[in-house]
Amino acid sequence: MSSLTDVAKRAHVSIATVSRVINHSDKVVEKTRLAVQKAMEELGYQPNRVARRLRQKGGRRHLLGLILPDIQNPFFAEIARGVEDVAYANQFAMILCISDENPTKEAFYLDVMRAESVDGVILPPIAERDAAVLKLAQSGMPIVTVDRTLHGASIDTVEVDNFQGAYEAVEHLVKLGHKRIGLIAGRANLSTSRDRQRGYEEALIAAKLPVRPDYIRVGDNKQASGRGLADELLSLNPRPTALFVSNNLMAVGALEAIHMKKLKVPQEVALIGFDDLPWAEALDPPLTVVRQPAYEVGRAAAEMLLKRLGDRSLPAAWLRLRPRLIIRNSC
Amino acid sequence: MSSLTDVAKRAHVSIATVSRVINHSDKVVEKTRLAVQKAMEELGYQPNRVARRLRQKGGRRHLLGLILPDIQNPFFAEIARGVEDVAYANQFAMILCISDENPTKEAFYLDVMRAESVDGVILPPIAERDAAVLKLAQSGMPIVTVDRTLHGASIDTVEVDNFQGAYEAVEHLVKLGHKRIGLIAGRANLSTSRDRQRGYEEALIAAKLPVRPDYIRVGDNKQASGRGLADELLSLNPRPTALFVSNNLMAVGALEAIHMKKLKVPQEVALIGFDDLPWAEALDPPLTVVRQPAYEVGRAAAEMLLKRLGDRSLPAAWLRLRPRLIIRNSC
DNA sequence: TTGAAAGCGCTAACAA
DNA sequence: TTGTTAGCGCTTTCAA
Repeated sequence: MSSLTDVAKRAHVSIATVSRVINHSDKVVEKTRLAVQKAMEELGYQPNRVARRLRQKGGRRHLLGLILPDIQNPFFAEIARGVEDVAYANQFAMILCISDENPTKEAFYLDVMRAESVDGVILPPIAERDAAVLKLAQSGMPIVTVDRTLHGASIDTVEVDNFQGAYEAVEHLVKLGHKRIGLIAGRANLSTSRDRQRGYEEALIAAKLPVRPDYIRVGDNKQASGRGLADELLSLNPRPTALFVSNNLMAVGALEAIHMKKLKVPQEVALIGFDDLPWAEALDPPLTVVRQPAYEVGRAAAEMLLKRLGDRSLPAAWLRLRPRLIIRNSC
Repeated sequence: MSSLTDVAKRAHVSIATVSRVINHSDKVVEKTRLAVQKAMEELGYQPNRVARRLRQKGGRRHLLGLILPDIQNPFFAEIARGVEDVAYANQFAMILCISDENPTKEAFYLDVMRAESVDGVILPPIAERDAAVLKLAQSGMPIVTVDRTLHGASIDTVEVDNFQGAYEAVEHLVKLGHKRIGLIAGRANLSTSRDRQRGYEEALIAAKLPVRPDYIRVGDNKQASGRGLADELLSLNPRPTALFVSNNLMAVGALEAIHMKKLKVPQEVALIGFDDLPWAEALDPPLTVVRQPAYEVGRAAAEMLLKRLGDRSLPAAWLRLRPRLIIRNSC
């Protein structure tokens, strides 16, 4: 494990020169550069990223943080994929942490990001007013929020038009003739949950259908809660003839509940989920969903962060991507 | 953003003393310790992990690397979850990288691990003889391989009994009366693929059934290849009455191919996949699988790594977990 | 029990 | 164009 000094000795130059070669400074004459590169190769030299980060400031440490609430949710996994592709293409390494929708864990990992002096962090905040994220942002750390938006600061954001997506889904259900449409809403305090619920309600109102509070249940975005709440909704009398479920995992849970009750989809209950799944096609029946461009969200966020690293004075950017209704057989 | 020096000044002690307090040295008298802690709190001091890592050696840097081939595969996501839980419980941060089954990418991330001086790395090697991993291990970096095993060195390993799992699956198919059983095998050069294929073949031989090469196709562990190869197998004449698929994503692909051909499961084609899926129950039909204890694999690997950091002289450990056949409705 | 000081591997300001 | 040197924030001897 050789260091700058070793390379410098072997090439008979100073460590500063070696450093210049590494950093592609143009102030090194061809001949010396070649000699240094030869020495580096012979020693199998790799710069120590830790030492580098300790010294370097702002945007050149080639390390980026990503904090995700749930890596087992395919939606977030796809975002990670998008971020990673851009990071790799730019020789950035990525620290990925899992906050588990837990404020304590999120705060811990935010501290890690700071303490690791990453160049910037990408995350869906776990609440609309997330004090820990706000604090880190105010300390000057470049942050890009994805999927969910943050109140109380102007921060780079990539989001999806959740209102529009939900509106179109429910509108589709209405066109199919459904009059009693239930909602399994997402976790409270999330911009996405709120926007999707608003889309649901506005679509009902536009169709002159009543918004019935007993047809609305609030879940926690996990599969089990989708199962439990769908079961509750379908036990109502009269029961909804269609369900709009605010997230992918809960939609799968709802499907399970429907099967348990031996109801036919879509004849007895129609179902639309938010977020696509790679195996939506193989479900029973193939699930109609509002597809979010998750990979693009990740990509765009990483690109936005890289751009900010290049120029801190840029005004906060805000990108809103369009979701798309994919009609399969569940409605 | 305060440093040791700031704390030292405020507490009227030397930086060495502050360092001792941080590291829970017992050589600090109660009174000074309290004063230092008060100063740290007032300044909101957080030690800089980068500076710390630069100075500290061996196993105390509280950073661990995880390199996964595909984060969108629920099996690997579950492993990540297991690793993360142990890491968090021990105040370790985790760098998660995605190698995409690509040797160049894997080599890049292995270099990052070294350059970031992580304490150790956990990964499923992307080939049985993975020179890049071997090299890093020989340089003294603690490594735990998970899922897939590595040839050419004695390294801590957590794996699953793939032979046994496959054997039981095919045995089950045989008991059901199937005589023509097809195999969609996993990517070549993987210990898992080989062991599962061996389990398949031995189970056939034990049942005095022929091992027909035309009933065996080798995939790449992705959904699309499962779809394509299932289609090929089911176009054979006579076609297999059952399919054993060597990984979860390919099993979903196979299911799609079966649906496309409008074949009834399990009446016309029975299906067993390797690796469970959180939504296996909601598939059409609910999928029979060999379930691997992925979370436990991750947990055990992280614990093994932590143990090794505590004592480098330990002999290489080898843990083999048992998979379990979960019978649902696809056979 | 505490402090002074060296140094981890690197970058960057300044000098030559 | 190259070299000298200070110092990033911390841990760790060694001395007091």
